[in-house]
Amino acid sequence: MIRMTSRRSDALSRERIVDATIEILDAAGEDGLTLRAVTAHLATGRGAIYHHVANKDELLAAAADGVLAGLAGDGDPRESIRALALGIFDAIDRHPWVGAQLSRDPFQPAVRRIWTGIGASLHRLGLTGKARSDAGSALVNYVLGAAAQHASGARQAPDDAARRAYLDALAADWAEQDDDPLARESAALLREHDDRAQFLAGVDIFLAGISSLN
Amino acid sequence: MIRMTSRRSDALSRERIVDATIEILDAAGEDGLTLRAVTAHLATGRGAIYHHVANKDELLAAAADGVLAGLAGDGDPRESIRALALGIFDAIDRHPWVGAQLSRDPFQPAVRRIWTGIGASLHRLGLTGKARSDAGSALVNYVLGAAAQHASGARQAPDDAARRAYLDALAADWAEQDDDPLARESAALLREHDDRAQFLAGVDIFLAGISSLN
DNA sequence: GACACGTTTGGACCGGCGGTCCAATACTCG
DNA sequence: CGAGTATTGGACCGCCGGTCCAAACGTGTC
Repeated sequence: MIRMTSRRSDALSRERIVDATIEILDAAGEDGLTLRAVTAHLATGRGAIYHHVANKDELLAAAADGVLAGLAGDGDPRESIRALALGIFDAIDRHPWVGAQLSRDPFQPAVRRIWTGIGASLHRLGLTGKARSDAGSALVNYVLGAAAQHASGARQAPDDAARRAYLDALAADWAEQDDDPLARESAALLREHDDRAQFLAGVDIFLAGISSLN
Repeated sequence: MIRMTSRRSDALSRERIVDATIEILDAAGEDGLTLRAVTAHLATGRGAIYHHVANKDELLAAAADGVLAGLAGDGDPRESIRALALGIFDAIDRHPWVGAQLSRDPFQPAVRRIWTGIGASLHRLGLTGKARSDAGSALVNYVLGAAAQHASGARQAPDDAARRAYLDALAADWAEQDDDPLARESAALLREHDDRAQFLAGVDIFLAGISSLN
């Protein structure tokens, strides 16, 4: 007879371990996640968790999938793509470590979740064949790229000082191309932009490109 | 008097260290890069390199910037954007570790190089103000996202077996949406696609989106 | 009710990592 | 040629992920 139930009342479980992992990542960031911290948080020994999780990579992938679990979108396909993309962006804003994790492995559950959601919306848009896989690839890669950049930006420059210095330098690079005041203006805009709005503008550029190629 | 020359004939230099780093990364991948490996490759002790490089992160950033150093594009702006994007893609194909590195920190020199190049082309396309920074952000994020996914895909599934299994599963997800044979076809296409061509198709979707919004 | 047996636990242990430190070295300049 | 300094390289530190196994624990049996 196969026994599925635990043999202890205070049993560890994969779910409890993943929840603890998410808490630690949120509190201490990716560098703060150590298996020692996880086991300490669970008040157990380090050998115990290897009965439930293969290694640290699997733990990270499971945590990322947990954070993105609730995402979905119905109704108008364009709106549903926007909603999905914003859902990912906001989740990463709350849990910046997810941004880096999504770039780490294209074959992990969380990334597959994104592909599936975007693929379904594109299908409802009427795309098939190469057009659908090209459009899906473009959108998924844009979303994942923007997510990773936004997340690591937030991690690297939580204070605005370094961020402003960098954007000033970039603005100078751009302005150097010529002396057009308009060029300087667009460079200066980089300093003031709202990441979330800019992210959505990017989604709209891709949606417009998909429509015009169709 | 300020002494700029080295005091030894066989002097270590930042350039020699970065070159050794690139060689090790190409040969052994990101996990194979240890400061111990670098110093062994240079036949020196581990303390020596800290006079030339602050830490491992700086070494990685310098290595990535070295690989992307030669990129540029003149002439027709659209062609120059395609050439720049393909140049990045091909560089990452040769040096997969660059893909992950670019996602790690938006403020590193290599990423700024990409921003500058794309910004210049968009300027020649006649974009200014918000349109230019939105378009730049979208394109940079797409390129970096695709680069990271392509690179880690190559790293995770160098044999085709796991890759095909994953794409089959994704195809099943997509096909599940309905029983349309066309839907199945587009899912099946995922299995056979050429990453490089699909990457370029994404750039073209973006360029079409820019034109139609303009 | 007790006992035997498979499952789960947790802490000791391992090799290897990034980074620091400082005596010894190898050079340049006066 | 000697003084003084920039550079070197190996010992050392604390910490990491992962392995291992004796002890603790529940369950099912008799």
